[in-house]
Amino acid sequence: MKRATIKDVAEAAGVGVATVSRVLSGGSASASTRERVLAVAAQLDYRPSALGRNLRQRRTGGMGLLVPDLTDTFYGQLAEGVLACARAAGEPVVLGSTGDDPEQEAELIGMLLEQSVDRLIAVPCGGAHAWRPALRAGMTVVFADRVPAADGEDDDLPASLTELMLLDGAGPARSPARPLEVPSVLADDRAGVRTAVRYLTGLGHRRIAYLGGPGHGRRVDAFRAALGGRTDDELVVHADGSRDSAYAAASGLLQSRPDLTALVAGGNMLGEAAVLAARELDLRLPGDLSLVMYDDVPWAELCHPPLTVIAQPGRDLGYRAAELVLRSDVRRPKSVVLPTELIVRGSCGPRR
Amino acid sequence: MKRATIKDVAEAAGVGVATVSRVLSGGSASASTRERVLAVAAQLDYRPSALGRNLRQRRTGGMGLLVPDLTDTFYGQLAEGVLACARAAGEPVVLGSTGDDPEQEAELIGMLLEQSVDRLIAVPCGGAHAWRPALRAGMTVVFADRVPAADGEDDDLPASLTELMLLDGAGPARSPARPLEVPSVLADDRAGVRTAVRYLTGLGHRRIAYLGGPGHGRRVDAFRAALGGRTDDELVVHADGSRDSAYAAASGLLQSRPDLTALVAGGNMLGEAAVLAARELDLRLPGDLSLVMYDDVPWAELCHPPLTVIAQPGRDLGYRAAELVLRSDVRRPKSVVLPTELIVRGSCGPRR
DNA sequence: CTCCTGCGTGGATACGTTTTCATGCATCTC
DNA sequence: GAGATGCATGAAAACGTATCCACGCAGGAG
Repeated sequence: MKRATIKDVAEAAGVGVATVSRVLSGGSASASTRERVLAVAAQLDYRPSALGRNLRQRRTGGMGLLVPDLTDTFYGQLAEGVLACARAAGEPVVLGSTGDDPEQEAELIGMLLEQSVDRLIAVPCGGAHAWRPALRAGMTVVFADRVPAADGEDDDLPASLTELMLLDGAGPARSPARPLEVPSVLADDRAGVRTAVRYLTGLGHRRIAYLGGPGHGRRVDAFRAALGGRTDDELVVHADGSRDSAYAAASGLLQSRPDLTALVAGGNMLGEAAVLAARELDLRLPGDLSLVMYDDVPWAELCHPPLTVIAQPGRDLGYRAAELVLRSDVRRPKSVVLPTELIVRGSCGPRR
Repeated sequence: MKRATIKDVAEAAGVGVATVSRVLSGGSASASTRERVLAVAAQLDYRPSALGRNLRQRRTGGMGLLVPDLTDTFYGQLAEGVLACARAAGEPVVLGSTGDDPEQEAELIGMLLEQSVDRLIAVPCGGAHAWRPALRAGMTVVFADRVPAADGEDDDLPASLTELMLLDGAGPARSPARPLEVPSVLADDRAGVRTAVRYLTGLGHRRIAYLGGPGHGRRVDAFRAALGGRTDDELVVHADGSRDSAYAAASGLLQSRPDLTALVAGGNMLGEAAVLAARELDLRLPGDLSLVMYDDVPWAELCHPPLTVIAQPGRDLGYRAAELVLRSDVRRPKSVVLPTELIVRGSCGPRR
């Protein structure tokens, strides 16, 4: 059973293909013609092939979505937000999971380019230069949750993403006085971390550590700032995005620094690792260690003790990013920052 | 900056487009020509456009993936499995989230058809007839985790999916003696719930309830069978896939049947709802109520008490489904059943 | 030497759509 | 009534690729 093509409809309705196309895309046509074409199309169960359209317009509809790990509930929420918006717009979304590995990220970007996907929502893990091919190809990219790190390490590539967009931007006469903003949808990390740290210092804690993951540059900066610069470097430690690495980092930190009394985990997988490691070392929450975790995942309440968290609106982040990438106005990319909220439960107590 | 086309490569290499196509798709070509074409292609940074190829072959590469809810960790794992396999094959996957709503499912199927996606992995929620359009269009469908319910309710539509495939199958001379098998990748529900129920009855429990979700027909059957038919109907209750509904169902069950001493939750969201509801009603685990939950999600260990679970290999389910849909042999669709494992932790105790 | 076979190659075509352009007809203006 | 204006319409081109087919050339068999 072959699908009906626009040609079939045109013949059956006794009109030209152009007319059918116009009727279906909302162009001008006489009432009688429109009616007839629509009737025939419905009767033949005609659905325009996205393939033909895409080839003609030299672009795939819909959008790409790159997340680090769907096993992480937060990214699940973010993805659901993106999907909700895409569904409302009737657009497909092609998904990739990077595993927080820049190499896989680059590979997936290449695959999306091959598919002529020209809109992309990404939680980046690679540095700014990884995004060069995408931007050069004219892809509309919106970053969610994070922004690529500026990497000027190896050569004379443009270091920051802003420079990069200036370089590749479409407008030939770009005013350098008003540099392009990188379109992104982020949670307010500065406020979130500051609130958490103030809450902990308010409880009397002085030795507070940050357990971070890939792309946590902004959060670490906020953490240091909130601590007023009185931070040991050993008090901020990084994992690479996998569960194992998170556990190793958490366990290592707690063992090497028995003097610390509070910990903020920069993600729910890191928080999970932290309570596991603490339990393994016989550290009680909140008696021996106070914990604030990023992300208000459902199980935070079920944990023992219930976890005090910094809630990020994961779903909203995704939804807004999708909105942005769809209504993308290349002229003035817009960034949005969404608020976070400290939800106090039972995992923090006064310094013992 | 325009992308190089196959024509550019052909001209630059001084050959015809057909030759370029052959070289790149592994056809026959002389060594010298192949080398030259490859060199030119690399130098021009040529990437074949999936658009052109897809239109020509009248199909989109890659596969669709339909899951109920990415916020549910189990489906996150399943999706990661699919993505892993797809990535290995270099194929894109377009994702949809149905919210366990047959209407949305139908809409998403329509969208995939429009995109000419001809391979689909789905956790179905609608009945068998919902899959008719997809199969008629020649889509290769592999069901994961569940199989559509046979719905012969309204009219003379084929009731079971097997009949349906017989009807639409490609082979005109199909032997009715050997009916088609519906390709699917499932966990061994029968063994899983039998093991759980035996474990609970072994602890002395007699009043055991099942808290189910959409598509849990097979699990409920297994539950009833394991109980030897001595089941009240009120002891199996269904939610609709949302968190709220899961909580309502759990709370309602626990309140209306104070006599029950054990509960098996058919999914991690249902389990989450169950411990929440139990806590709300001041029922202690495992003192007042024993709980076995489907899905060994990471937080099961962090819960208080740590949850005894039926572990399903979510990631493997997804990976195998993707393998199946890629190597699809329409002649003999194959189904695979993966084992489950009962992981005993602290949420079950002897009948008080 | 001739015929046949086989292989490497390039021209041409088709895939299904959108869009441009020219045409024809009807209406409006002076 | 003649020219100008507008609108509905269809033919045709283009998008980038894979594949069919025909062609030419080399080498082997007779």
